Amino acid sequence: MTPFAKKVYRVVLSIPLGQTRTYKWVAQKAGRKGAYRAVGTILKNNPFPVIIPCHRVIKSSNILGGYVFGKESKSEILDLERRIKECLTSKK
DNA sequence: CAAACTATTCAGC
DNA sequence: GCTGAATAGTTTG
Repeated sequence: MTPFAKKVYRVVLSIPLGQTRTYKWVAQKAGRKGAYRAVGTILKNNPFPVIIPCHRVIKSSNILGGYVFGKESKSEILDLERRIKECLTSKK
């Protein structure tokens, strides 16, 4: 586990539901502005992919990157999280 | 420590 | 829009 990885995880975990963030964004938040590739490398080598919502991390603001379950699944997951967010925001 | 790899991004055509 | 090059960190030897 590297210090930079920790930062990356923290940032990724800080991403709200239904929201997507880019590798560049995460890298910048982690302290390494231009380390977008390092972020991807870490996420793919991350020890606990389950606790890391890597599906919220994408290439660009509209283009999904790679994912263990498949990039196509990301879109579905994001849509699902979107509903969860509505459920949480909904006073009910 | 150095080399190779990568789930990326930018520039050029 | 696609191809090629560059950057930055992780992992392996």
